[in-house]
Amino acid sequence: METAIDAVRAFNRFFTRHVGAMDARFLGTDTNLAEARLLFEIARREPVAAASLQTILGIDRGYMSRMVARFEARGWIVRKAAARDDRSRPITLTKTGRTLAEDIDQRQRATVSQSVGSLSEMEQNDLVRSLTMARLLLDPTAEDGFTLRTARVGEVSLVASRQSIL
Amino acid sequence: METAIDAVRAFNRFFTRHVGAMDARFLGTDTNLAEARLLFEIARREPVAAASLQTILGIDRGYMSRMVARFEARGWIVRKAAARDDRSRPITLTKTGRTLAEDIDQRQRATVSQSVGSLSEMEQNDLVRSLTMARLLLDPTAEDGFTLRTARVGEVSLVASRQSIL
DNA sequence: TGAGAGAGTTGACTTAGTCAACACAGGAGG
DNA sequence: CCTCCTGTGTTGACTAAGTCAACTCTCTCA
Repeated sequence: METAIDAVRAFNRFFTRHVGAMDARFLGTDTNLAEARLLFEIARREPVAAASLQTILGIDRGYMSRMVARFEARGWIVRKAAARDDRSRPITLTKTGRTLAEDIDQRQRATVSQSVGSLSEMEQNDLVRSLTMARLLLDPTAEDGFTLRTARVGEVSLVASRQSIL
Repeated sequence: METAIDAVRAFNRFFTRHVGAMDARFLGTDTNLAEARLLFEIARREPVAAASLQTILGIDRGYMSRMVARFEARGWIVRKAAARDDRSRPITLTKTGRTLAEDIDQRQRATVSQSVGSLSEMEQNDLVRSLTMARLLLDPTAEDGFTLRTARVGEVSLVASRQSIL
């Protein structure tokens, strides 16, 4: 148990630096990590209400409102009331926004692929397994096609429960 | 390769939320996550120069100077010039500071143990293995008693290279 | 129909973080 | 002994990030 706590904490420290480095990569571009993440979530869920983005990203209402306004001003998104309900105006990407989102997506892939590219295929497999397993163990709400199944003594194996993306 | 990239990115997203949640736990206390981390690094390295804390934590000089001044004002640390060199005044904890550091450390342990405690011992072992392996694979500079050794086809095993903390 | 809930907006504010100019001590070379 | 250079820390001035509460609007439902 103590060991587990230490391992988690060592990892926390490492990963905080890791994320900081990722964020720094956005310096000089016209988005930062938070905005990229928001754009990403919009892209994968559009049309989507600001409120659900708030809960997904854990962002304050006021702050979200301003970010969304900024995105709108830059022409990345539009907001259209759903028929018959004017309380919320779900967000959708414009052509420009979609292009940008794809572009950022590409650049993120490239960045990650740099840190992963130096690993052998075998190591990459282990990395995927490790990260996915850790995530599922730590996040009780995770639900993305995998389950953990106890298969062998002393080991928990990772099993794709629907069609695998692994 | 694509799979690895996706897995890393999914993990990044998950972990960003995870860290955000950790940070929020400090609400209402008299420190935040950044300060706790700084205190932690001081505690494990004292006496330590501000400059090395800067590089360790990736924090700006000016900002570090202010944080340190704050710590000093709160009576958590003192700064004493090393004999014969007045360029830098290494930081050491006061009694109060040490007590606080230990207290925070305890609370962090408790928090982590909550998320880990619901796991079986087997799962905990897997978590430790997963996180440690992921960290070593992603961080080429990690050097904390483990090395990765390719042992079996399709798998990289984790080996303690000195006396194990595992 | 009117109370309430939920979505979003806005102003006022606090905290975090950045940047550049500066001061100051010590080391190295003339 | 001077002077230049380097590294360490400090400070002021700023920008960006994030928080909070008050308010508006629209719809729902008793």
